[in-house]
Amino acid sequence: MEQIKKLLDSKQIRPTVQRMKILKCLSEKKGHLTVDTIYEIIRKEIPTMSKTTVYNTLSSMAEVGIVVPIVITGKEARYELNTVQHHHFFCERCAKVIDIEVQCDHFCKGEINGHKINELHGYFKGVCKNCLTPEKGRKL
Amino acid sequence: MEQIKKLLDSKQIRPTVQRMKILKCLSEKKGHLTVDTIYEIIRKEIPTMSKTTVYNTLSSMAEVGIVVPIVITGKEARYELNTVQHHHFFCERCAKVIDIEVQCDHFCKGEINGHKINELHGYFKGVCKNCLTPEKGRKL
DNA sequence: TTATAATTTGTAAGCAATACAACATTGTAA
DNA sequence: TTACAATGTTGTATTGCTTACAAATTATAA
Ligand SMILES: [Mn+2]
Ligand SMILES: [Mn+2]
Ligand SMILES: [Zn+2]
Ligand SMILES: [Zn+2]
Repeated sequence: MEQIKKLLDSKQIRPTVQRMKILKCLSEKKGHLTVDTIYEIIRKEIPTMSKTTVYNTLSSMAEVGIVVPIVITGKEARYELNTVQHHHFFCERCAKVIDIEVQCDHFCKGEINGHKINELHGYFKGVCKNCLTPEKGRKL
Repeated sequence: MEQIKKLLDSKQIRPTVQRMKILKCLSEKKGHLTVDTIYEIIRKEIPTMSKTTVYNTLSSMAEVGIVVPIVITGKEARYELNTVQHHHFFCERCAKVIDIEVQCDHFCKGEINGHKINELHGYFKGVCKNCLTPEKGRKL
């Protein structure tokens, strides 16, 4: 919580209640949250919370690199705190997003075929371990 | 053109005029086309063409693996013919999508951390070679 | 040809995301 | 403290991509 405030200070973003809550969500729930999920969680504590604020906050946070948007399905964006580079696994059955630690050579380069790289995104689609197990799976 | 018909036959999809045109678009323009782009191109020849048909066709083609949807921006999907595995580079300045040949170890595996892999997607975001060159760039 | 199935079309509806202006809060300077 | 500007939040309207659905058209089979 104090961490979050420091994070915002470092980027010269005023730590408002709404912004803090949004980041707290991402840090506690360990990311990959949709805007609506964040909105619904916070609304329980702050009934006046506006979804627009969630959108605005995440946009500005993404611009300064505090959070990163994850676009996989094309339906809705997800967000997570910007930590170390990693890939994602999207389960086509339960729609869960799972972190995949993977060292990709192209990370460091910063350039490929003459094109300047700012971001790198990698993700797999398939069926997650949990959904593969007959006893435990069949969540959907 | 005859190639395309064979492709559809192999998947037992009837090669209608609309379906052929859509695939011809993707093969001639070398992919990465939005639904709307395809729709506008074909509409010049077939004024009655429906955008719904473009959506329906691309969806069913994607299901059988003839085309693959490319989701990068979260705004609109793009499509390309399913060829060899490759990554993409998205230029944040001119919005162009460029093929990147890259051999990723995780292709073949078919599995990672116990999760079954069906698809792999990788893309870079940044500024393309063309937009980097001052004389030639500044397209936007 | 006639019946039946598959495909296409046009419109309505869904829904994430953005635009925008009113309202509220905070910071700054008298 | 008060006044005022700057910043942040909220609610609603609007946009734009995508899907749902039923009518119309076309292809296939009898
Ligand atoms: Mn992650
Ligand atoms: Mn490509
Ligand atoms: Zn799963
Ligand atoms: Zn470019």
